[in-house]
Amino acid sequence: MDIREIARKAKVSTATVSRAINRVPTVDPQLSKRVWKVVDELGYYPNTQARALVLGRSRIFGLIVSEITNPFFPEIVQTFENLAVENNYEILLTSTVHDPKRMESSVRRMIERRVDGVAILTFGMEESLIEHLRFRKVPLVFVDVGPDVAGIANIRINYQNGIRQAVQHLAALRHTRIAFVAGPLQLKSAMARREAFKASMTEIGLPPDLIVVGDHRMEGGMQALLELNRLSNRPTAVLCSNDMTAIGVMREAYDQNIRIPDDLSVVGFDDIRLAEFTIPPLTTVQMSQHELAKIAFQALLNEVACESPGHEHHKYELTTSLVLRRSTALARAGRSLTMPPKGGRARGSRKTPASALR
Amino acid sequence: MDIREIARKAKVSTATVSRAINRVPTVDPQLSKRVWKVVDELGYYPNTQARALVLGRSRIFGLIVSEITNPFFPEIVQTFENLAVENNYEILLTSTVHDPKRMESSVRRMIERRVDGVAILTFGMEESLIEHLRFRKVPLVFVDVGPDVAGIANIRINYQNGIRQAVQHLAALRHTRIAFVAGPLQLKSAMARREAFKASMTEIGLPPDLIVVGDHRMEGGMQALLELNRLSNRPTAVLCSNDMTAIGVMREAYDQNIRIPDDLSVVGFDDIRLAEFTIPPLTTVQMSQHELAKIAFQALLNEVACESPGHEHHKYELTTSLVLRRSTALARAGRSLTMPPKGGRARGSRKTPASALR
DNA sequence: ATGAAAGCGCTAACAG
DNA sequence: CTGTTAGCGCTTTCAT
Repeated sequence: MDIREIARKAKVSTATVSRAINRVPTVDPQLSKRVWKVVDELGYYPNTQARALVLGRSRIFGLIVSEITNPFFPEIVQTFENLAVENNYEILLTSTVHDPKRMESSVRRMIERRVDGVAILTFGMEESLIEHLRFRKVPLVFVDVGPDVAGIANIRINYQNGIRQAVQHLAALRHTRIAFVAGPLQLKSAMARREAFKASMTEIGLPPDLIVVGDHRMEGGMQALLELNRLSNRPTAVLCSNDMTAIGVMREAYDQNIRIPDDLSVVGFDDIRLAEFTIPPLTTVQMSQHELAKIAFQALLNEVACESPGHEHHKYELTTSLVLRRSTALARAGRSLTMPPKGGRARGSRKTPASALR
Repeated sequence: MDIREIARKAKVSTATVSRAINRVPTVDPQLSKRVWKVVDELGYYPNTQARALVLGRSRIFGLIVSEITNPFFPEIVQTFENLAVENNYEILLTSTVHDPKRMESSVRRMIERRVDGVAILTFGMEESLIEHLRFRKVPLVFVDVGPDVAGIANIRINYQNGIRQAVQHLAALRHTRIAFVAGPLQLKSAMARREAFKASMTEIGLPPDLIVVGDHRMEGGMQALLELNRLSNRPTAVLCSNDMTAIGVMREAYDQNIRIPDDLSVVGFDDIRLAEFTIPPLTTVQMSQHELAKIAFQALLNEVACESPGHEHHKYELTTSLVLRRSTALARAGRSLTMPPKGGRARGSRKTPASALR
């Protein structure tokens, strides 16, 4: 079933069918109605491939994320998809799993499908691949880590803001030994977070020396706490490069009977939905997934609309800020991290969490 | 840049370029090399749209899930995507968020893009939409809930197996007041789980009367425990229709100082990755996301390969089974759910979890 | 306002 | 083994 069949049954030309379907205003209402009637009766759906071929625009956006299984991303994908359907776009999703081969094949596939633009939320990617895209003038939107050239929109993230708040919150709670569990350092975003931590600590005269590196996954968080506990000078608070890491830290703490927040304060980063449901609920730095997705999509839309005339303000920014929940508390003076409580206490009598300070 | 340009520069016909690119064996190695050289030099990527148009096959599969933000699905999407790239397929993802409008638009878009098949993992969908797909002879794969007709593959899930194990595990731990937090009952999968629970309880002579309905999300789990606690005859164990619900239940328990598993045993369903990292780690019924995705993809591949000759065994099955972790324990004789422990105890001295029985 | 026809980039007969 | 050519289904001039 194709446009010709519709034309035949409606006794008009294919051009008219095309016009009617695309709601070209000049077409006679009579004819238009006739066409639509046949279309509905036969259940005709135009072939997007053919349309894309002639139009030269596919109405497909590529979306590259680093790991769809990291709860940070599904929210983004959902928002992105919502916007896509609203705007009659399709989205081609790739979860690279940090695999360079995967990134490469993903870029190739997107070029082959002639996407109208791609949003790269992978926080780190080969220059050469980007070159491929740029070479074909595919509009690009980066988070954090795009080259600073025309035709590429960059969404800068203000990590410093949220991380400073987190550090100062901890310091206000009288923590002085504050550790940081970093993410994989080849990720620019992880690097940026670590630097923000260092700066924030230095700023208030605390040595940023308790840094251990994780992998932005729960396993890495568990491992990290293990390492931290081997230190002679154990931290009383730990700030994590993302929420998954924090969940791992809390899980390991549970295994070791380290109570949170009583014995150890922990702060995450990202504010994934789950953060509200961890035990205890996680104090974390919010980086709105919804906002991020919205900005990324809008940026893409702008890029494709602009079509390269006077380049608009291809700069976007997202800020971060601390959200207080119940995983932080006042540092206990002179208390060693893993020493069991003198007289055991039921959970019911746990110390007031810092959130009571709000 | 198109195939003609390559042909010109390689001094061959477009047909030869096409053959070389598609590795037709009959083409002269000399020419082939010449073609590939030009292709690589110019960075030529064939236009998939045009190819799809003439081939009549898009090499795109649709994947419809109910909520990408439910951690059950990202794993499936990842596996599905892995298989897709391996087999040179693209995937068009839709997360319906249980919105009928969304399902409809998603089906429309998939038809317009001429997908080669679609996997519906949404556990419940309008008949009429399915009819649209069937009408166009789009190969379909369902989980749970497909009509039993030719051209539609069904993946049946054996809920009974895992749920029976869960119920019997709880019963063996001397629980007699076992509650069930169901999912949204318009979902066939949620319905099936509830029925399996009822059957399993009845089987061992326990009344399946403590049933409350949630929404398969964490909020619903919290709400459910609240309801359960209003009952005069409170449960000592609760089986949840999915893991997110269980996480909600545990979170509410935390708020109410109900200790898990000491005061309340909880069992989930799905075995999402997170289940290993909850506090305490969640005993749950496993329904392998990886297997499910593999089966679904393979089924799709079969359907499109078959092309409707002697219909193969378009039946697939996935079984479920209990995995023991630390969220269940022996029922305490005659203990009321929320009564605080007589002499408070530190977490360190908590009761041996059921997992020690393994 | 409508129709005839060219062409988007590719593949596959068919002919040589 | 290679080239010529006719479409795949659609949009869009260009006439009418």
